[in-house]
Amino acid sequence: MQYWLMKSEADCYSIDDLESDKSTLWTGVRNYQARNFMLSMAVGDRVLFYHSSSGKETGVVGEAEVIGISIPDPTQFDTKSEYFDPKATKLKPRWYCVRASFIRKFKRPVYLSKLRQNPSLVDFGVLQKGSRLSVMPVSKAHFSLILKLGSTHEIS
DNA sequence: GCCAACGTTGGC
DNA sequence: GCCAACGTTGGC
Repeated sequence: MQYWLMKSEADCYSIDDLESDKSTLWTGVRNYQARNFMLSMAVGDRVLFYHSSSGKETGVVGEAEVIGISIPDPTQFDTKSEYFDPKATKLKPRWYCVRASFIRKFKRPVYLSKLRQNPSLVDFGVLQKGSRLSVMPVSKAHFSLILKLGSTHEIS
């Protein structure tokens, strides 16, 4: 089993949206490296759900699970979508998406500031300078630690 | 809204 | 294949 982190802007698609939807196609990834990571996902892989660019809520907010491997991202063919890609064709799709299902929303989000405070997370991908990847692998140790941080009631 | 740190595009 | 210009991400 592999572990991942996937980012979404809370205004765009939040952990609450995923909870009410139960599962979602993770569309809109338009970065080759992120796409390649999605292509290597398998059913059962675990995902940290990260809210980016959302002010005080920036951080890991919950956990999801991959329940469907990559398929061509339908939004690349949709001329009305903001993710439409004129260079993509049905025969040669450029972008792919997995299906992820809701597992849990953290009692308390693990904010960026909190992540940075933890010495064990110095090499955590999200904390690397200039990291803009919206999909990235996470080590099992980091994944477990963040789940633990997310299930405490401690005030940070 | 600013801006650093990227990634992508396209002319050559 | 180089690289300048441009676009995007995302923390602040």
